[in-house]
Amino acid sequence: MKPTDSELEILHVLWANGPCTVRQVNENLGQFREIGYTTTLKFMQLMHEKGLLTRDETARSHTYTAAVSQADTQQTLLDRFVETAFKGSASTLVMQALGHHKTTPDELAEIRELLDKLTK
Amino acid sequence: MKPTDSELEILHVLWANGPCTVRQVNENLGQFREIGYTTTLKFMQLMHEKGLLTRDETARSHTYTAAVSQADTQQTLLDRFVETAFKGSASTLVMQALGHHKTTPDELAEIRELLDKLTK
DNA sequence: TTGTTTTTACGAAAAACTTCGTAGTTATTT
DNA sequence: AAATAACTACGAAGTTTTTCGTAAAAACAA
Repeated sequence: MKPTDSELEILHVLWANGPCTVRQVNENLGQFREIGYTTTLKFMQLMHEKGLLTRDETARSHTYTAAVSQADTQQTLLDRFVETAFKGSASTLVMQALGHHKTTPDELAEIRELLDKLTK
Repeated sequence: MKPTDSELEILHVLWANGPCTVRQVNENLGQFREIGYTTTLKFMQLMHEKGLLTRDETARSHTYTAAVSQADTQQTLLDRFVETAFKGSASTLVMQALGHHKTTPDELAEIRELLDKLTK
């Protein structure tokens, strides 16, 4: 249950747009980089085998749906990332993320709220 | 400048312990998992070629040193990770990290301080 | 109905990453 | 001095991930 970078790209399309055909996903990805139709197809077939996607085969063009939630997947990836890149120190990661990425005042407020909840 | 997982393991050893021989690194890694001496050697040679490590060859056992700083490397990895896993939303990542990882009150305080600085 | 397009399935090549064996050299031990 | 151990260099095999070409089937158009 640890999608590769390419699989993640596809999951993002499905999370954002809901169920899609291979063509729809491929056209979406095509906006950002070169990628052949059969390449996308193959990925989605593999992801289906792995259980990352479900598919509806009633129509000739199959429709695929993400079988894993965005939050769960991101959590899994994050856990792994904190381990490998930050040796388990989530707070160091948070500090670096806040320090070097543009975050809107709204987002900062939201984070502070969570912080309050955690502190009490 | 984007170390793989294995390369990162080695960098962590060098960041924590300073310059090391292959044997020292190998023994360190060996505490956590099976890994052959020549495997570690090969990695460190490759990393040296890539410019990730420097080495001192005056002694027979060469001594290797990290050529990239921990902060810079983590920043690079983090940028990449925010992109691929969180579609660029650093605040979502921060929220998830704070929500699911144990963070000590001290660390929370430190984060709050940074938050204050960013807000004003 | 015949040819063109769309789609799936399959296989396999290409690329990136991981792992280790072997050979040769230098040091150490007996 | 001879055997043993430690170390580097090299090559290559094993894995995982990415990429696509080709063939066959289904839908569509002329």
